Amino acid sequence: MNSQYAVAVHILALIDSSAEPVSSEYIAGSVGVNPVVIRHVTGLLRRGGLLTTRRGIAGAQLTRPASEISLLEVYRAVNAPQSVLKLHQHPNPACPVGAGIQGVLDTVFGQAQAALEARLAQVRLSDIGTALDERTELRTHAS
Amino acid sequence: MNSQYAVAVHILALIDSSAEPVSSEYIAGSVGVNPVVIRHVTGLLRRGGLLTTRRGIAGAQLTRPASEISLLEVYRAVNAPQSVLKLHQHPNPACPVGAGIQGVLDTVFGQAQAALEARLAQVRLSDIGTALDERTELRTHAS
DNA sequence: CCACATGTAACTAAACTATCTACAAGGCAG
DNA sequence: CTGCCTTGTAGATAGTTTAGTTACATGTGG
Repeated sequence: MNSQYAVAVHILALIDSSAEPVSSEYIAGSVGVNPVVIRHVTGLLRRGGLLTTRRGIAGAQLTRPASEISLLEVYRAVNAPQSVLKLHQHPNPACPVGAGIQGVLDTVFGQAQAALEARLAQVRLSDIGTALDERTELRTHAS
Repeated sequence: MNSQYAVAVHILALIDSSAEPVSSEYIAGSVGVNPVVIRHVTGLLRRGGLLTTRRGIAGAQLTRPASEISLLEVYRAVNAPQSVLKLHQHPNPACPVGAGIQGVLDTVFGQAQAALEARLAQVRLSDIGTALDERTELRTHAS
């Protein structure tokens, strides 16, 4: 269950929506995981150039406005360049199908992966913020 | 590493390309996994209406020509309706972001999943067979 | 009856995630 | 400078998932 991506978007949305600096401890409370997991994912996002942090100082900061960060960038920062569709490991090279299936599937899976990533590229972090605001509105009026 | 989908496509390609009936044992040899795994995946494909098998008789058969089977159908038969992108489990409902993030991510992940599936829908099992033939050609001429 | 094939269940082993503890490195207020 | 807070990481551990394996019921055909 690779939920690191969901956690990463949650973290970024939280930083974006909060005026106050947010510590990894606070973020952990909102995400519902251990602070160490937060710090690990923030590390990936930092290496991906999406946020900056400083040792000893609470509060990560986005390197760009939320409207200039796409969910694809977040995806790439968190997930190594691995595909969501996995190949099997030991096809038999002595069989015509086994010998070629890896290459064929690699092509097809690559196309599917590209389609997924293209869709993620169309969503910006600011869109997440907008959607969250709308949901908060609805909930407030409903109750 | 959920490679069941790759295994499923391999199985179907093998059945499609073989004139002789293929046993689960033989398929296992080509795929490189245990025969029980083959029989398990074959069971999923059977429930998905893609092939028929009979107890005691070797050789599964496609229910339709390979040109009428899309890789999306294979995907749906093997993977429960679950998304490749996973949500995190315990966001804090007391936090505005935590309360709404699941719904927002569910929408976005659903769109990405739909894009991926739409791409898979464009590929037919017969395309896999064609691609395999081309690769076999190349390899034969090369060596 | 018997050899062989599929259909499943159950147990085991391996791999992956997340948790937790621990500690180094750095900032800040006193 | 000292104490307390923060982030950055490195292990060790537990829970979950996936594949491997054994075992056996079910069914076919000679």
